[in-house]
Amino acid sequence: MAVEGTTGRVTKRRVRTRANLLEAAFAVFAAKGFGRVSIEEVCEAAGYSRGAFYSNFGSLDELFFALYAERAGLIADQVAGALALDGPDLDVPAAVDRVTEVLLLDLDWLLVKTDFLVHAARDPAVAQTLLEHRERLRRAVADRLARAAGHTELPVVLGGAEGAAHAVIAAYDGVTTRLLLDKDVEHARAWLKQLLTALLTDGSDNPAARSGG
Amino acid sequence: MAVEGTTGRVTKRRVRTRANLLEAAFAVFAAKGFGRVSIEEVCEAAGYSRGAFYSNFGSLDELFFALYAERAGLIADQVAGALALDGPDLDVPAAVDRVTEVLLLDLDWLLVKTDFLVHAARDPAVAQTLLEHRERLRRAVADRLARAAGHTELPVVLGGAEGAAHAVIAAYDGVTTRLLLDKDVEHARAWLKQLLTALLTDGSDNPAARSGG
DNA sequence: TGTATCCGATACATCGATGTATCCAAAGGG
DNA sequence: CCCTTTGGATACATCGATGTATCGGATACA
Repeated sequence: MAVEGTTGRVTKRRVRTRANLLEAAFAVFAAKGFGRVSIEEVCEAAGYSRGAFYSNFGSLDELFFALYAERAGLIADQVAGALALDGPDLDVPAAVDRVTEVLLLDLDWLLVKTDFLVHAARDPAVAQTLLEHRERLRRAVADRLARAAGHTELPVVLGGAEGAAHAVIAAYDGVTTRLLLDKDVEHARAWLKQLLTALLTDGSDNPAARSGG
Repeated sequence: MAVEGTTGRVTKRRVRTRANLLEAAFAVFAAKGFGRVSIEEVCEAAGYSRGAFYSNFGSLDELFFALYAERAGLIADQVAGALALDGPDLDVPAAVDRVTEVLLLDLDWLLVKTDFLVHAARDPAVAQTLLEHRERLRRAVADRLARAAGHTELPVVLGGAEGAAHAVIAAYDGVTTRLLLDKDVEHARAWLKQLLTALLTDGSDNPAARSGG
């Protein structure tokens, strides 16, 4: 049982096992989808028996949740880093480029993340967690856009930096959906940059337009 | 066996059964998610035995595919209708409103559609079908936008009516993702309209901006 | 209305996944 | 270096889902 009673000991072996299981699970989930993966498969991929699994997790859902939390945290840090990277120069287009690279880096992650979305869509508690994670991301973007106010003005329709940040997330989600189908990461990045440019500029200082397909 | 050999007879009963199975499956899929539904459950919900199922479908995947094709076709028709509705007056904002109502009508459909996306993301053949359906939708939007050229000018960044139509789809997908988590259809509609307005206008003739959360 | 055909129900055999109980090995503390 | 505690392996019992083979009632058509 993966109970959290009184923390008897930390045990180096345990954390290794847990990490291995999570890593293997990521690969298996990405390849086959959460709904089509058995506990057995995860264990086999990780090189453990089911005993190890039940010693670390109570269910496949629990593992999935832990996996999501871990990876989502990493991404959030990377995005925050990419946004904080330029101190006082406040170059929005450059920030857009960097964030785009981070967000559309790993197709496997997008697959797992979408599985998790589907999962969350039917479990309010999970949905809450996912919404909170998204809100952290959005906060970072909104703050960054607010810092840039004056240098680049945002379209009024969106309602300031807060609304614009929502739009950035929506664009990300929209491009992700498409990317899951055509698997063309480079194109998706270009397209996301283009979309964000269209959303975040007032239509005055446009860079060159591309084909957009 | 659900074989399509030589069409022996049509049999009224058969089509009813098939339709009932599809309808029940829709409800069950929406409620529990494709990955967590058994053939048995679908049959029970429809009031049939598993014999009826295997007589009409070869697998749950096959049924799921048929279900998606059917419903997606309906939606596509509705969207095309909403776009064609105004003949020569070419009022883009009004068209945006109508299409938004249609696209964000039924939360259950969005749930099933997202399940299907996840499914397609791991099966190139299915992905192809989904991409084709999306392309039909996009075509309708692009044509409509092209018709409106001159009345409302599009931002150059997006690359004409074609690019703008891509953006419309992306916005729809982005808003859908959020909607799956917060389940607030009314808010999603307002937000999608706002997004589309921001995308499709050049920032000149903005209507009033809203809070955007 | 008779009859050939079709459709769906039932029963059965099988398989895979789950969870648990028990046992052996490996850490870590003294 | 022993010995207690912890972690993971093995074996087992069970359950649910799948697919198929077969049977009886319904349906279409003459």
